Amino acid sequence: MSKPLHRVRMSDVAREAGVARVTVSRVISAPDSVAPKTRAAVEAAIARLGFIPNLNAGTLASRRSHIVAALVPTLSNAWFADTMDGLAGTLSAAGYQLMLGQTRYDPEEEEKLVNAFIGRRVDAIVLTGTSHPDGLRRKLRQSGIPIAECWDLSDDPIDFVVGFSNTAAGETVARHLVSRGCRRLGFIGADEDRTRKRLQGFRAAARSAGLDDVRVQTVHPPSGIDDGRLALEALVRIQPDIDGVFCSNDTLALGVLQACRNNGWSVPGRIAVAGFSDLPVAAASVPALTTVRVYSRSLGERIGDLLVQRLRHGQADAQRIHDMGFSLVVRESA
Amino acid sequence: MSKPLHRVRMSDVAREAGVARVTVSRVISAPDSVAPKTRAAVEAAIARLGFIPNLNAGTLASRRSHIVAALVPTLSNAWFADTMDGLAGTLSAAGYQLMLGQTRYDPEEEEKLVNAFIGRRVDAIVLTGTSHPDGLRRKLRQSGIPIAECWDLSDDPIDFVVGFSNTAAGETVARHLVSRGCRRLGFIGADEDRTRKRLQGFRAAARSAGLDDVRVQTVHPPSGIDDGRLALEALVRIQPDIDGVFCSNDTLALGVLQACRNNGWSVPGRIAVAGFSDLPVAAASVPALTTVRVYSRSLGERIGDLLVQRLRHGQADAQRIHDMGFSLVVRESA
DNA sequence: ATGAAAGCGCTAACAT
DNA sequence: ATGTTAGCGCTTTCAT
Repeated sequence: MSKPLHRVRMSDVAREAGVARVTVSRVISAPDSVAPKTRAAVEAAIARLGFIPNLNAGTLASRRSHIVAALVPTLSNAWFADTMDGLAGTLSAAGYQLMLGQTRYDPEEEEKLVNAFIGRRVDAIVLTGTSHPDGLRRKLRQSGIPIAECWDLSDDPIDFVVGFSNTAAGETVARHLVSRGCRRLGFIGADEDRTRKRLQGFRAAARSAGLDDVRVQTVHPPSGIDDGRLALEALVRIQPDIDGVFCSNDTLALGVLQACRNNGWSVPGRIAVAGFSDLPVAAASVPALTTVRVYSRSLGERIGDLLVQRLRHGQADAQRIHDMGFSLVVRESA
Repeated sequence: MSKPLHRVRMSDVAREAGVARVTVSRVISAPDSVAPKTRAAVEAAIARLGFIPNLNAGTLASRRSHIVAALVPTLSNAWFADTMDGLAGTLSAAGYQLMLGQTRYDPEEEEKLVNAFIGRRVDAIVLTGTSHPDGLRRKLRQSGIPIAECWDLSDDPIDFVVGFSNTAAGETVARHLVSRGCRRLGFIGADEDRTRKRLQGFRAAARSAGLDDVRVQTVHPPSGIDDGRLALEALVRIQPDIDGVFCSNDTLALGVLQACRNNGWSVPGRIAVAGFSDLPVAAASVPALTTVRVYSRSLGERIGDLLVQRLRHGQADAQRIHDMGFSLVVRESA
């Protein structure tokens, strides 16, 4: 206990226990391969000296870091945070650490982070979305490590994808609003890949139902309640008789509800409002929010399971596309 | 470009550029110390080969990992996620990576994670809260690396603390409720350190205002809207004439508002409700929620700044206690 | 079941 | 401004 913690090396433990360094190494990473008596002696020495193995040295020698890196646009959106929470839980249970990077919706930042992560020789990388610059896709493929993409689907994932169809979700919402009698639809969302796909589906379904084209109001990510409120006001200025709005996330939708309240508009009487992601508050808002439920936490857990399986058994699983689906949760607002 | 990315080593670049390995190393970590011509040649070689330096080897040799580890109870609470978001932003701008661990409010998990992080030789560790087992405190002090604690204050931080007084926040809320005419107070929160401190302050201020003791309803973390709703119902069963409730977080408070709505109780007429942390939804709820604003993101940013400063310049800053304060945001609900 | 030798890929310290 | 030498602390591989 005399040396500072991180100056105790494996050789110190070996000397203390009267064995060779490898034996200490084995006690730590494959205890069953060591005789019980030897093991006990080594474990005692480890405890006595307070030895904490230097995992960087281990990583260097073994080429396995036991780190999984994940890239999200931002943590301050509950939906990604939930996915990361699920992922971290699964990984940690399997002895892996999560390293996190925030891209702030910026592809350059994404590329920088990927380099940093490859530099650390992370064992796998988790990406948000399925649209990435070609160069990045190539680099990731070449890296040879498992790459998970999430929160969307793709015909041609870099490696494998766990998500749901944003386009189909948009269609579902449009059909629902139409079935509720809406004729003049609006859309509020950021100019960002997954949002664009939701809009694309929304717009397509609206068209095929014979409606006029959807009015779109773009906001800047990360989009919050205030953005939603302001966006609705802007939308109403352009198209005063709008009667249904799809918001690309629940937070925006809460802002829209607030704006409607301010205007004295009844929801869904005067205007129907739908959100996306089914945050817990969606059920508690007034009126309760109709929204698309996606399984944020399960997404993370599933990715974790798939990664751990692959990292442990090395098999390149056949299935590359994992569609976790979504569901429309119809409440009061639409 | 023929070898897989991570099998290009620094010596390959050195050979390609016709220099020694150190020179390549310098081009990467101290470009100004290399002649422009040499630098250009090396940079070209790096690009040509797609070299991505192995940071584990670097860490091993230099004993600096450029990783900061942070421990939070969970990411699926917006307040901690915001702190992490702020921290990650500041760190990343300074060339540091954030490694994240979730304790799920479990001290054993916390200890395990600290070991894992020390094993990686992270450059600093950020902890949530200021109550940690003695053994852990000692181990962290011994580690010699900067340790930040946050989301609370302490007279005797392990190293330094950036937060606010949970006790004072509780007092402030109690005094406010009393000034609004509440006489029979309730408290809803999890059995967890920071929450207990809020309760402690709340209870003390209620007593010194001459009120009966506070009715407490405990919930399990991570506490959500439903927990809040159920907790209010339980509280009302015990003390039907309760007229003011302080919830240890805004999410619980939203549940309480929901329960009041269900019961047909006017807020704040029949019962006043206050929350904690000032989530964006607090301003948008009906009625708008009176709550304690804490500067979650700033907390993270400040920690990042302090850490970077120390890691760069090595000075053990004099100030160990950084009180970022809080403020009572009075809206409609209380 | 245990050990000896040989790296893993980089940076520090000291030349020149 | 650039190079040489000697590790950093562990795991691998191959013996025994």
